Amino acid sequence: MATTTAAQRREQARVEYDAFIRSCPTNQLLDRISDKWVSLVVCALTTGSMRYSDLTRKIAGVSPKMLTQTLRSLERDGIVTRTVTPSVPVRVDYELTPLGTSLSHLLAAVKDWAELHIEQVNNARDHYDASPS
Amino acid sequence: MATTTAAQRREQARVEYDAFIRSCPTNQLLDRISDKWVSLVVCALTTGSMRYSDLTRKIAGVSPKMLTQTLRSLERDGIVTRTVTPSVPVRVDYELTPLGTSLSHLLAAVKDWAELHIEQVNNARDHYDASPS
DNA sequence: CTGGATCCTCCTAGATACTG
DNA sequence: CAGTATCTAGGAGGATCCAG
Repeated sequence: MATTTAAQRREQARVEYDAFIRSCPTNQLLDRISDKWVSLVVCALTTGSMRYSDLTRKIAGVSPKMLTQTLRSLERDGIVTRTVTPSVPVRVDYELTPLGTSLSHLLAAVKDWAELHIEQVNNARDHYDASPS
Repeated sequence: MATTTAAQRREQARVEYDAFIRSCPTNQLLDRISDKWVSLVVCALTTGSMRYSDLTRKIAGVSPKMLTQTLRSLERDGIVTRTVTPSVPVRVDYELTPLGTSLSHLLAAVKDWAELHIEQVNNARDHYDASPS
């Protein structure tokens, strides 16, 4: 016994690291905003509250399932509020919370960086792709 | 003919929207930094250049494949430089470029926001989970 | 109108094993 | 030491149907 293989040791490290990463707020946040639809939803809501169907139209191409799923997780995290008006037919409005607004500011910062540096990245990419082998 | 189904129209919208999203710098950047390993690699390199094996150890749990893949894409984007020293055995160092350093600052901003607001998110989450259905 | 539930497919992370 | 090649399993996301 006591012969821990490399694979076993690596597995162990992986498990520990997984735990570390999950407990890391930064990675939690990164996971959240990196979601394909989250940034679009938050962006769409910065201009004010919107109905479900409005979002469907504004974020063309999203499936009902993903939109609902995204909104639910954002609601759970306190980023958006969900308001149901029991009329006929039902009307549901979504709106950013203060926390959500704060997040939108962070996203704006990300956006600024992106627009400021995207050219450099594209240049680097072209150069890399053009370089011999 | 001319009977475009809802699915077809949606598919069309999806394709157009995909093109739009891909051309959006913000989403390109978001895709990049949201990669599970990118933030960790960039973070690891902020303290200075590191060898491939150093990174393997520092970012315990990453497979050679993913590390290489991550480093290649970062190199392509001009975020890191790859320096090969043809000694025996070979030695390869990775280092952040100025652009990479700039990116690390953005990541730091994300980190700050995360640490500042993670508690609110967790509270909201607990509250949401505890609320009756 | 606003979703929930189900099925199904594709993509990719990761394990494993091999090479210069 | 620093990767590359190959394979596979799991999960994310879409289509579809159904319900309050």
